[in-house]
Amino acid sequence: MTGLNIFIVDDHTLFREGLKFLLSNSSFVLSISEAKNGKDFINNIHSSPPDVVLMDIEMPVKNGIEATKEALKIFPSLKIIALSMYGEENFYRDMIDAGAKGFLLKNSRFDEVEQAIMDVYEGKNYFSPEILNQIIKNLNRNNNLAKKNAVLSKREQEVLFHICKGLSNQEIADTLCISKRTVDKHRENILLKSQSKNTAELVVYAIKYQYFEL
Amino acid sequence: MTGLNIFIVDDHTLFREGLKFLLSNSSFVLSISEAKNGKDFINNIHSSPPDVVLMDIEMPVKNGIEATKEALKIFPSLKIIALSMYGEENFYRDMIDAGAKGFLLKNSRFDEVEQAIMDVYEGKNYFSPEILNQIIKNLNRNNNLAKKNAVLSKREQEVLFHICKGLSNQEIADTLCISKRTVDKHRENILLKSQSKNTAELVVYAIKYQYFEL
DNA sequence: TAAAAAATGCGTTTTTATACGTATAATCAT
DNA sequence: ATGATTATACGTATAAAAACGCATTTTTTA
Repeated sequence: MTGLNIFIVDDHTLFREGLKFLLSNSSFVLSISEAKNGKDFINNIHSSPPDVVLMDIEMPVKNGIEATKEALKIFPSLKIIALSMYGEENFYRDMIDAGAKGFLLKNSRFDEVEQAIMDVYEGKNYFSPEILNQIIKNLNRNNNLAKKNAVLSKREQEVLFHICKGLSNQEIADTLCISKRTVDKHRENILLKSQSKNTAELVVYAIKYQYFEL
Repeated sequence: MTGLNIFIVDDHTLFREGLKFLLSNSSFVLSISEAKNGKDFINNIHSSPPDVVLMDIEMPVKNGIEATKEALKIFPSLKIIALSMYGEENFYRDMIDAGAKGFLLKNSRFDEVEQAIMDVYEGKNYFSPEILNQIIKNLNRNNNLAKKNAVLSKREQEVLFHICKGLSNQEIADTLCISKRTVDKHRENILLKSQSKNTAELVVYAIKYQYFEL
């Protein structure tokens, strides 16, 4: 845990300078490289990959999300921490998808940055409390919707479930031991109630309101 | 932040006793109530709701998830922290959906429990690191799948998106200014690639692999 | 630059879904 | 106990999707 090579990617020179100064006083930092956007960054890591990258999200030329994806194509085990402005919390999803191992807000305290670097270097994740709250909040959201739209009868829910499983009306009829025409009718009624105009919209509805889980 | 009324819901007497003893020495705890299952708990909160509840998940008669839902119907602002055994991490989703504000593992250190109680009492969330890792991992998982299945071309993704929006092939053709037959073909190819046998399965696939968001 | 992949288009046939209608038995709630 | 909802079932017709096959142009990539 000593002598880490850190890479800062951010389009604001002053921010880079400040962070560089702070990091240069950290015991575990050996060297600090910089780039002013994603493209610059990609062009500069081919020779030797850094241990941990601090990556801004919004940048000209190539943003943090794209840069993260590309960098990980070259070095799949690269440790990248997203560094975002207040208000960019909702990019956490994109950054996680892109492969970032951590997510910090720019108004974090410096010891958080140090903690994040150490955690991520050790293979752990680090997400600042604000981001975690955001994540928890988003996990919650779906559930609230579900209750408001619980207008389908048990049988309709059952039919809807089988529709989502990819069964045709005939197959559903066989499964439930009822006539295909009955299933036809159920399906028609479900379409009505869910205000969907076809199977596609219906399945989206079913998943959104948790009649079916992925 | 002094004089909190804590409620412990757990079917293991010894566990309750131990936790009760530890909490009784905490400066911010005023009183501690207990229940051995969810039903007992519900019956005992009507008179006066506790400030913070520590709720086991697996219990006889009525489990923690059901108990949490019911309790929050009565007292919507009740602060409930899930307390789970190692291996029950994946209930976090159900507990969050039920309305829990925090999630602790039973092998946490006691200061974590204290921290969780304080955070949750103040309206924040508290999730133990193990749970957070689990959450992050699950957020990530979809994406890993997505990459392995990223076999759809740009145009196919576009068509798939419009299918999920509920458009018919003719409507999609009009939207994209191409022939309906072309859309037919795209749809056919997408079905093949996604190994779906009809629209329903296709839409499930699209959402699962994030070609379409709810 | 040559080969591969993707996007475009059309024809035909079968299956499935959608949209109307009607009607009866069972179950549920006031 | 009665009225409302739900589950059941059938008829008919049109629209859409799915399953084949084939072919040309454009774009991407090796």
